[in-house]
Amino acid sequence: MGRFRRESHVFRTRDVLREDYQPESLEERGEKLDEYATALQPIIDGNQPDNIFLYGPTGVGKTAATHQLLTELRSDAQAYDDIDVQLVELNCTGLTSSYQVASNLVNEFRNPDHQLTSVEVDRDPIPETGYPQKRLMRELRKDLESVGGTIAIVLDEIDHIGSDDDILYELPRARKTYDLDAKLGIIGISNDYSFRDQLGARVIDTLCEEEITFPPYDATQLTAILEKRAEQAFHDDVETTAAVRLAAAYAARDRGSARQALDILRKAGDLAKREASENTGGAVAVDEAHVEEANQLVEQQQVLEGIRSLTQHAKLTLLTICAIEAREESPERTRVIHDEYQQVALANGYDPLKRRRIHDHLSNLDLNGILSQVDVSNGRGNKNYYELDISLESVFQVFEETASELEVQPIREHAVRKGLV
DNA sequence: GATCCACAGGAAATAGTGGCTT
DNA sequence: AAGCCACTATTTCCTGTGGATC
Repeated sequence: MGRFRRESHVFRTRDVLREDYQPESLEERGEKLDEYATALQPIIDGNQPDNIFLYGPTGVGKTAATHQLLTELRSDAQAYDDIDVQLVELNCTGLTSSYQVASNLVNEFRNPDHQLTSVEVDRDPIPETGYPQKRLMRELRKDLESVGGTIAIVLDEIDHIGSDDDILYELPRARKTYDLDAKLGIIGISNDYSFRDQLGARVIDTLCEEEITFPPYDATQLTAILEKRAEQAFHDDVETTAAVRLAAAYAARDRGSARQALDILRKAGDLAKREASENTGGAVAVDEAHVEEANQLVEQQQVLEGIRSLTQHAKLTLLTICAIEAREESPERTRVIHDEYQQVALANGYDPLKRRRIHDHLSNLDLNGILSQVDVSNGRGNKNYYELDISLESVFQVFEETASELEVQPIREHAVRKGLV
Protein backbone atom coordinates (compact mmCIF):
# COMPACT_ATOMS: atom_id res chain seq x y z
CA MET A 1 0.00 0.00 0.00
CA GLY A 2 1.54 3.27 -1.07
CA ARG A 3 1.69 6.38 0.92
CA PHE A 4 -0.39 8.27 -1.56
CA ARG A 5 -3.83 7.19 -2.45
CA ARG A 6 -6.49 8.96 -4.34
CA GLU A 7 -9.33 9.69 -2.02
CA SER A 8 -12.57 11.17 -3.00
CA HIS A 9 -14.38 11.56 0.26
CA VAL A 10 -14.48 15.27 0.47
CA PHE A 11 -13.45 17.18 -2.60
CA ARG A 12 -14.87 16.77 -6.02
CA THR A 13 -12.76 19.50 -7.58
CA ARG A 14 -10.62 21.22 -5.03
CA ASP A 15 -9.13 23.53 -7.64
CA VAL A 16 -12.36 25.48 -7.72
CA LEU A 17 -11.32 26.94 -4.40
CA ARG A 18 -7.93 28.02 -5.56
CA GLU A 19 -7.03 31.57 -6.28
CA ASP A 20 -6.17 30.98 -9.89
CA TYR A 21 -9.54 29.46 -10.69
CA GLN A 22 -11.53 31.78 -12.83
CA PRO A 23 -15.28 31.30 -12.59
CA GLU A 24 -17.32 31.73 -15.76
CA SER A 25 -18.81 34.83 -14.36
CA LEU A 26 -17.98 36.96 -11.45
CA GLU A 27 -20.45 36.66 -8.60
CA GLU A 28 -22.08 39.47 -6.72
CA ARG A 29 -20.57 42.18 -8.85
CA GLY A 30 -23.32 42.79 -11.38
CA GLU A 31 -23.47 46.53 -10.99
CA LYS A 32 -19.76 46.98 -11.05
CA LEU A 33 -19.50 44.93 -14.20
CA ASP A 34 -22.11 47.10 -15.88
CA GLU A 35 -20.32 50.22 -14.84
CA TYR A 36 -17.04 48.84 -16.03
CA ALA A 37 -18.49 47.69 -19.34
CA THR A 38 -19.88 51.13 -19.99
CA ALA A 39 -16.44 52.58 -19.48
CA LEU A 40 -15.03 50.16 -22.04
CA GLN A 41 -17.74 50.82 -24.60
CA PRO A 42 -15.77 53.43 -26.57
CA ILE A 43 -13.38 50.71 -27.67
CA ILE A 44 -16.13 48.85 -29.48
CA ASP A 45 -17.38 52.05 -30.98
CA GLY A 46 -13.96 52.55 -32.47
CA ASN A 47 -13.27 55.64 -30.45
CA GLN A 48 -10.33 56.63 -28.42
CA PRO A 49 -10.80 54.69 -25.15
CA ASP A 50 -11.05 56.40 -21.81
CA ASN A 51 -8.42 55.63 -19.26
CA ILE A 52 -9.87 53.74 -16.37
CA PHE A 53 -8.76 53.55 -12.80
CA LEU A 54 -10.01 50.77 -10.57
CA TYR A 55 -9.53 50.65 -6.90
CA GLY A 56 -10.51 48.53 -3.96
CA PRO A 57 -8.76 46.16 -1.57
CA THR A 58 -7.36 42.79 -2.59
CA GLY A 59 -9.68 39.95 -3.40
CA VAL A 60 -12.78 41.93 -4.26
CA GLY A 61 -12.84 41.07 -7.94
CA LYS A 62 -10.96 43.86 -9.67
CA THR A 63 -8.62 41.65 -11.59
CA ALA A 64 -11.24 38.99 -12.20
CA ALA A 65 -13.66 41.59 -13.56
CA THR A 66 -10.98 42.95 -15.84
CA HIS A 67 -10.16 39.54 -17.23
CA GLN A 68 -13.74 38.68 -17.81
CA LEU A 69 -14.70 41.89 -19.52
CA LEU A 70 -11.64 42.17 -21.68
CA THR A 71 -12.05 38.61 -22.86
CA GLU A 72 -15.64 39.36 -23.78
CA LEU A 73 -14.63 42.60 -25.36
CA ARG A 74 -12.06 40.97 -27.47
CA SER A 75 -14.29 38.28 -28.81
CA ASP A 76 -17.13 40.70 -29.42
CA ALA A 77 -14.77 42.99 -31.25
CA GLN A 78 -14.11 40.34 -33.83
CA ALA A 79 -17.55 41.01 -35.23
CA TYR A 80 -16.32 44.32 -36.55
CA ASP A 81 -13.48 44.48 -39.04
CA ASP A 82 -12.65 48.07 -38.40
CA ILE A 83 -11.45 47.57 -34.88
CA ASP A 84 -8.46 45.63 -33.80
CA VAL A 85 -8.18 45.36 -30.07
CA GLN A 86 -4.90 44.36 -28.52
CA LEU A 87 -4.51 43.62 -24.84
CA VAL A 88 -1.39 43.93 -22.86
CA GLU A 89 -1.46 43.10 -19.23
CA LEU A 90 1.21 43.73 -16.70
CA ASN A 91 1.21 42.90 -13.05
CA CYS A 92 3.33 45.53 -11.38
CA THR A 93 4.00 43.59 -8.21
CA GLY A 94 7.62 44.12 -7.33
CA LEU A 95 8.09 46.89 -9.86
CA THR A 96 9.05 49.96 -7.95
CA SER A 97 9.84 52.51 -10.58
CA SER A 98 8.58 53.88 -13.84
CA TYR A 99 11.64 52.49 -15.48
CA GLN A 100 10.83 48.97 -14.46
CA VAL A 101 7.23 49.27 -15.51
CA ALA A 102 8.29 50.54 -18.90
CA SER A 103 10.84 47.82 -19.48
CA ASN A 104 8.47 45.08 -18.39
CA LEU A 105 5.83 46.56 -20.61
CA VAL A 106 8.12 46.41 -23.59
CA ASN A 107 8.90 42.80 -22.83
CA GLU A 108 5.21 42.10 -22.53
CA PHE A 109 4.78 43.42 -26.05
CA ARG A 110 7.59 41.19 -27.20
CA ASN A 111 6.39 38.13 -25.40
CA PRO A 112 5.56 35.71 -28.19
CA ASP A 113 2.99 33.89 -26.04
CA HIS A 114 0.87 36.92 -26.31
CA GLN A 115 -0.36 36.50 -29.82
CA LEU A 116 -0.90 40.13 -30.37
CA THR A 117 -2.71 39.67 -33.61
CA SER A 118 -0.76 41.94 -35.84
CA VAL A 119 2.48 40.35 -34.91
CA GLU A 120 5.08 42.60 -36.26
CA VAL A 121 6.68 42.80 -32.91
CA ASP A 122 9.21 40.06 -32.79
CA ARG A 123 12.16 41.89 -31.45
CA ASP A 124 14.21 40.44 -28.68
CA PRO A 125 13.27 41.15 -25.13
CA ILE A 126 15.20 43.95 -23.54
CA PRO A 127 17.10 43.77 -20.27
CA GLU A 128 15.35 45.02 -17.17
CA THR A 129 18.19 47.28 -16.27
CA GLY A 130 21.13 48.79 -18.04
CA TYR A 131 19.43 50.71 -20.83
CA PRO A 132 19.36 54.46 -20.56
CA GLN A 133 15.88 55.78 -19.98
CA LYS A 134 15.60 57.52 -23.34
CA ARG A 135 16.45 54.39 -25.21
CA LEU A 136 13.84 52.51 -23.23
CA MET A 137 11.14 54.99 -24.12
CA ARG A 138 12.16 54.79 -27.75
CA GLU A 139 11.72 51.03 -27.69
CA LEU A 140 8.35 51.38 -26.07
CA ARG A 141 7.26 53.80 -28.68
CA LYS A 142 8.37 51.52 -31.48
CA ASP A 143 6.34 48.70 -30.02
CA LEU A 144 3.24 50.78 -29.64
CA GLU A 145 3.59 51.88 -33.20
CA SER A 146 4.03 48.46 -34.68
CA VAL A 147 1.22 46.88 -32.73
CA GLY A 148 -1.20 49.57 -33.77
CA GLY A 149 -4.97 49.37 -33.57
CA THR A 150 -6.56 49.89 -30.22
CA ILE A 151 -4.26 48.94 -27.39
CA ALA A 152 -5.60 48.37 -23.92
CA ILE A 153 -2.85 48.32 -21.36
CA VAL A 154 -3.76 46.85 -18.01
CA LEU A 155 -1.47 47.78 -15.16
CA ASP A 156 -2.42 45.60 -12.23
CA GLU A 157 -1.25 46.45 -8.72
CA ILE A 158 -0.05 49.74 -10.04
CA ASP A 159 0.35 51.18 -6.55
CA HIS A 160 3.59 49.25 -6.21
CA ILE A 161 5.46 51.81 -8.21
CA GLY A 162 5.03 54.27 -5.39
CA SER A 163 5.69 57.90 -6.00
CA ASP A 164 7.60 57.51 -9.24
CA ASP A 165 4.68 58.08 -11.54
CA ASP A 166 6.36 59.35 -14.69
CA ILE A 167 5.28 56.41 -16.76
CA LEU A 168 1.67 57.06 -15.80
CA TYR A 169 2.09 60.52 -17.11
CA GLU A 170 3.82 59.54 -20.31
CA LEU A 171 1.72 56.60 -21.32
CA PRO A 172 -1.68 58.24 -21.59
CA ARG A 173 -0.29 60.99 -23.73
CA ALA A 174 2.00 58.84 -25.80
CA ARG A 175 -0.47 59.11 -28.66
CA LYS A 176 0.07 62.82 -28.84
CA THR A 177 3.72 62.97 -27.96
CA TYR A 178 4.75 60.33 -30.41
CA ASP A 179 2.09 61.04 -32.97
CA LEU A 180 0.88 57.47 -32.92
CA ASP A 181 -1.90 56.00 -35.01
CA ALA A 182 -2.65 53.50 -32.30
CA LYS A 183 -5.36 54.28 -29.80
CA LEU A 184 -4.27 53.76 -26.25
CA GLY A 185 -6.37 52.98 -23.22
CA ILE A 186 -4.79 52.55 -19.84
CA ILE A 187 -6.50 50.55 -17.15
CA GLY A 188 -4.85 51.01 -13.77
CA ILE A 189 -5.73 48.74 -10.90
CA SER A 190 -4.80 49.59 -7.35
CA ASN A 191 -5.31 47.97 -3.98
CA ASP A 192 -4.63 51.12 -2.21
CA TYR A 193 -7.19 53.89 -1.96
CA SER A 194 -4.61 56.39 -0.92
CA PHE A 195 -2.54 55.73 -4.02
CA ARG A 196 -4.76 58.00 -6.02
CA ASP A 197 -3.98 60.90 -3.74
CA GLN A 198 -0.28 60.32 -4.00
CA LEU A 199 -0.38 60.75 -7.74
CA GLY A 200 0.51 64.10 -9.12
CA ALA A 201 -2.41 66.19 -10.29
CA ARG A 202 -1.22 65.91 -13.87
CA VAL A 203 -1.48 62.13 -13.70
CA ILE A 204 -4.89 62.06 -12.06
CA ASP A 205 -6.41 64.20 -14.77
CA THR A 206 -5.46 61.86 -17.53
CA LEU A 207 -5.35 58.47 -15.89
CA CYS A 208 -8.56 58.71 -13.97
CA GLU A 209 -11.05 59.64 -16.62
CA GLU A 210 -13.25 56.84 -15.41
CA GLU A 211 -13.00 55.67 -11.85
CA ILE A 212 -14.58 52.56 -10.51
CA THR A 213 -14.42 51.57 -6.88
CA PHE A 214 -14.79 47.99 -5.78
CA PRO A 215 -15.91 47.87 -2.17
CA PRO A 216 -15.10 44.91 0.08
CA TYR A 217 -17.60 42.08 0.03
CA ASP A 218 -19.90 41.85 3.00
CA ALA A 219 -20.67 38.60 4.76
CA THR A 220 -23.82 37.96 2.74
CA GLN A 221 -22.04 38.34 -0.56
CA LEU A 222 -19.17 36.19 0.55
CA THR A 223 -21.57 33.52 1.68
CA ALA A 224 -23.23 33.53 -1.72
CA ILE A 225 -19.88 33.25 -3.46
CA LEU A 226 -18.67 30.46 -1.26
CA GLU A 227 -21.93 28.53 -1.56
CA LYS A 228 -21.62 28.54 -5.29
CA ARG A 229 -18.04 27.38 -5.22
CA ALA A 230 -18.57 24.87 -2.45
CA GLU A 231 -21.26 23.22 -4.51
CA GLN A 232 -18.75 22.52 -7.23
CA ALA A 233 -15.81 21.84 -5.00
CA PHE A 234 -17.27 19.35 -2.56
CA HIS A 235 -19.22 16.18 -3.04
CA ASP A 236 -22.94 16.43 -2.59
CA ASP A 237 -23.02 14.45 0.61
CA VAL A 238 -20.51 16.70 2.33
CA GLU A 239 -22.19 19.09 4.67
CA THR A 240 -20.71 22.57 4.36
CA THR A 241 -23.40 25.08 5.23
CA ALA A 242 -22.07 26.04 8.63
CA ALA A 243 -18.51 26.10 7.39
CA VAL A 244 -19.34 28.36 4.52
CA ARG A 245 -21.11 30.79 6.77
CA LEU A 246 -18.27 30.95 9.24
CA ALA A 247 -15.55 31.27 6.62
CA ALA A 248 -17.50 34.12 5.04
CA ALA A 249 -17.85 35.77 8.41
CA TYR A 250 -14.14 35.58 9.14
CA ALA A 251 -13.18 37.01 5.79
CA ALA A 252 -15.80 39.72 5.97
CA ARG A 253 -14.62 40.79 9.36
CA ASP A 254 -11.05 40.99 8.21
CA ARG A 255 -10.75 42.45 4.73
CA GLY A 256 -13.87 41.44 2.85
CA SER A 257 -11.75 39.51 0.44
CA ALA A 258 -13.16 36.61 -1.55
CA ARG A 259 -9.69 35.25 -1.99
CA GLN A 260 -9.20 35.06 1.72
CA ALA A 261 -12.59 33.42 2.21
CA LEU A 262 -11.73 30.81 -0.39
CA ASP A 263 -8.36 30.15 1.18
CA ILE A 264 -9.99 29.50 4.50
CA LEU A 265 -12.62 27.22 3.05
CA ARG A 266 -10.11 25.25 1.05
CA LYS A 267 -7.88 24.76 4.03
CA ALA A 268 -10.88 23.75 6.12
CA GLY A 269 -11.71 21.20 3.47
CA ASP A 270 -8.18 19.82 3.69
CA LEU A 271 -8.54 19.45 7.43
CA ALA A 272 -11.89 17.71 7.08
CA LYS A 273 -10.40 15.42 4.52
CA ARG A 274 -7.56 14.43 6.74
CA GLU A 275 -9.96 13.71 9.53
CA ALA A 276 -12.19 11.70 7.26
CA SER A 277 -9.38 9.47 6.13
CA GLU A 278 -8.34 8.83 9.69
CA ASN A 279 -11.63 7.53 10.92
CA THR A 280 -13.32 5.93 8.02
CA GLY A 281 -17.04 5.68 7.96
CA GLY A 282 -19.51 8.16 9.30
CA ALA A 283 -20.84 11.23 7.61
CA VAL A 284 -18.31 13.68 6.30
CA ALA A 285 -18.72 17.32 7.02
CA VAL A 286 -16.63 20.43 6.92
CA ASP A 287 -17.59 21.95 10.21
CA GLU A 288 -16.97 25.10 12.19
CA ALA A 289 -14.01 23.67 14.05
CA HIS A 290 -12.30 23.03 10.75
CA VAL A 291 -12.91 26.57 9.64
CA GLU A 292 -11.65 27.97 12.88
CA GLU A 293 -8.43 26.05 12.63
CA ALA A 294 -8.12 26.87 8.95
CA ASN A 295 -8.54 30.54 9.67
CA GLN A 296 -5.66 30.45 12.09
CA LEU A 297 -3.51 28.52 9.68
CA VAL A 298 -4.16 30.98 6.89
CA GLU A 299 -3.39 33.92 9.12
CA GLN A 300 -0.28 32.28 10.40
CA GLN A 301 0.89 31.43 6.94
CA GLN A 302 0.61 35.00 5.78
CA VAL A 303 2.67 36.22 8.69
CA LEU A 304 5.26 33.51 8.29
CA GLU A 305 5.61 34.36 4.65
CA GLY A 306 6.15 37.94 5.67
CA ILE A 307 8.87 37.06 8.13
CA ARG A 308 10.67 34.81 5.72
CA SER A 309 11.11 37.56 3.21
CA LEU A 310 12.68 40.00 5.67
CA THR A 311 16.26 41.12 5.34
CA GLN A 312 18.75 40.12 8.00
CA HIS A 313 18.58 43.41 9.81
CA ALA A 314 14.82 43.42 9.78
CA LYS A 315 15.00 39.98 11.34
CA LEU A 316 17.43 41.26 13.94
CA THR A 317 15.03 44.06 14.71
CA LEU A 318 12.24 41.56 15.08
CA LEU A 319 14.41 39.40 17.27
CA THR A 320 15.09 42.37 19.49
CA ILE A 321 11.39 42.92 19.92
CA CYS A 322 11.03 39.27 20.83
CA ALA A 323 13.68 39.61 23.49
CA ILE A 324 11.87 42.59 24.95
CA GLU A 325 8.60 40.76 24.70
CA ALA A 326 10.13 37.77 26.46
CA ARG A 327 10.97 40.02 29.40
CA GLU A 328 7.42 41.32 29.35
CA GLU A 329 8.67 44.83 28.80
CA SER A 330 6.79 45.53 25.62
CA PRO A 331 5.61 47.85 24.26
CA GLU A 332 8.82 49.76 24.12
CA ARG A 333 9.92 52.97 22.47
CA THR A 334 12.14 53.03 19.40
CA ARG A 335 15.01 54.58 21.27
CA VAL A 336 15.25 51.68 23.67
CA ILE A 337 14.62 49.15 20.94
CA HIS A 338 17.52 50.52 18.99
CA ASP A 339 19.83 50.40 22.00
CA GLU A 340 19.05 46.79 22.54
CA TYR A 341 19.12 46.04 18.85
CA GLN A 342 22.76 47.09 18.74
CA GLN A 343 23.64 44.44 21.25
CA VAL A 344 21.59 41.82 19.49
CA ALA A 345 23.26 42.65 16.20
CA LEU A 346 26.75 42.49 17.67
CA ALA A 347 25.98 39.23 19.44
CA ASN A 348 24.99 37.77 16.11
CA GLY A 349 28.02 39.10 14.31
CA TYR A 350 26.47 41.99 12.43
CA ASP A 351 27.41 45.65 12.33
CA PRO A 352 24.49 47.46 13.89
CA LEU A 353 22.61 49.94 11.74
CA LYS A 354 21.90 53.51 12.67
CA ARG A 355 18.77 54.51 14.46
CA ARG A 356 17.09 56.09 11.50
CA ARG A 357 17.19 52.82 9.66
CA ILE A 358 15.81 50.81 12.55
CA HIS A 359 13.11 53.36 12.61
CA ASP A 360 12.22 52.39 9.07
CA HIS A 361 12.45 48.70 9.79
CA LEU A 362 10.10 49.08 12.70
CA SER A 363 7.47 50.92 10.77
CA ASN A 364 7.88 48.40 7.99
CA LEU A 365 7.27 45.54 10.36
CA ASP A 366 4.26 47.43 11.56
CA LEU A 367 3.00 47.72 8.01
CA ASN A 368 3.38 43.98 7.56
CA GLY A 369 1.27 43.35 10.61
CA ILE A 370 4.10 41.70 12.49
CA LEU A 371 4.46 44.48 15.00
CA SER A 372 1.99 47.08 15.99
CA GLN A 373 2.50 50.63 16.98
CA VAL A 374 0.96 51.40 20.32
CA ASP A 375 -0.14 54.77 21.46
CA VAL A 376 0.84 55.00 25.09
CA SER A 377 -0.74 58.31 25.79
CA ASN A 378 -1.92 57.41 29.25
CA GLY A 379 -0.50 60.42 30.98
CA ARG A 380 3.02 60.67 29.62
CA GLY A 381 4.19 61.46 26.15
CA ASN A 382 2.84 59.62 23.16
CA LYS A 383 5.89 58.64 21.22
CA ASN A 384 5.82 55.54 19.12
CA TYR A 385 5.92 52.35 21.05
CA TYR A 386 6.08 48.97 19.42
CA GLU A 387 4.99 45.54 20.48
CA LEU A 388 4.72 42.18 18.83
CA ASP A 389 1.42 41.69 17.09
CA ILE A 390 1.68 37.94 16.66
CA SER A 391 2.51 35.13 19.02
CA LEU A 392 6.09 34.75 20.16
CA GLU A 393 5.74 31.09 19.41
CA SER A 394 5.15 31.61 15.71
CA VAL A 395 8.10 33.95 15.35
CA PHE A 396 10.42 31.47 16.99
CA GLN A 397 9.05 28.81 14.74
CA VAL A 398 9.97 30.65 11.56
CA PHE A 399 13.35 31.63 12.85
CA GLU A 400 14.14 28.05 13.62
CA GLU A 401 12.76 26.53 10.48
CA THR A 402 14.48 28.99 8.20
CA ALA A 403 17.76 28.29 9.95
CA SER A 404 18.54 31.95 9.91
CA GLU A 405 21.56 31.37 12.12
CA LEU A 406 20.39 33.89 14.63
CA GLU A 407 20.67 33.37 18.34
CA VAL A 408 17.09 32.53 19.09
CA GLN A 409 17.42 29.87 21.75
CA PRO A 410 18.37 32.03 24.74
CA ILE A 411 15.44 34.32 24.09
CA ARG A 412 13.11 31.43 23.62
CA GLU A 413 14.24 29.82 26.84
CA HIS A 414 13.70 33.04 28.66
CA ALA A 415 10.20 33.22 27.27
CA VAL A 416 9.56 29.63 28.27
CA ARG A 417 10.66 30.34 31.81
CA LYS A 418 8.26 33.20 31.95
CA GLY A 419 5.57 30.90 30.68
CA LEU A 420 4.97 32.99 27.60
CA VAL A 421 5.41 30.22 25.10
C1' DG B 1 4.50 81.40 27.94
C1' DA B 2 9.13 80.90 26.03
C1' DT B 3 12.43 77.50 25.46
C1' DC B 4 14.19 72.88 25.25
C1' DC B 5 14.29 68.18 23.92
C1' DA B 6 13.24 63.70 21.79
C1' DC B 7 11.42 61.84 18.15
C1' DA B 8 9.18 60.73 13.50
C1' DG B 9 9.86 60.80 9.15
C1' DG B 10 11.27 63.47 4.55
C1' DA B 11 15.07 64.38 1.27
C1' DA B 12 19.31 63.83 -0.56
C1' DA B 13 23.83 61.63 -0.56
C1' DT B 14 26.60 57.39 -0.56
C1' DA B 15 28.04 52.59 -1.16
C1' DG B 16 27.83 48.37 -3.37
C1' DT B 17 25.94 45.34 -7.09
C1' DG B 18 25.22 44.12 -11.65
C1' DG B 19 23.88 44.93 -16.68
C1' DC B 20 24.79 47.25 -21.15
C1' DT B 21 27.61 49.70 -24.81
C1' DT B 22 31.62 50.81 -27.18
C1' DA C 1 38.01 47.45 -19.71
C1' DA C 2 36.01 51.91 -19.03
C1' DG C 3 32.04 54.47 -18.72
C1' DC C 4 27.17 54.57 -18.34
C1' DC C 5 23.00 53.29 -16.14
C1' DA C 6 19.56 51.72 -12.59
C1' DC C 7 18.61 49.28 -8.18
C1' DT C 8 18.69 48.48 -3.20
C1' DA C 9 20.07 49.32 1.45
C1' DT C 10 21.88 52.55 4.26
C1' DT C 11 23.63 56.97 6.19
C1' DT C 12 23.55 61.90 6.83
C1' DC C 13 21.22 65.91 7.37
C1' DC C 14 17.31 68.26 8.59
C1' DT C 15 12.56 69.98 9.84
C1' DG C 16 8.19 69.98 12.19
C1' DT C 17 5.70 68.55 16.29
C1' DG C 18 4.25 68.09 20.90
C1' DG C 19 5.21 67.25 25.49
C1' DA C 20 8.46 68.73 29.25
C1' DT C 21 10.84 72.23 31.74
C1' DC C 22 11.77 76.40 33.77
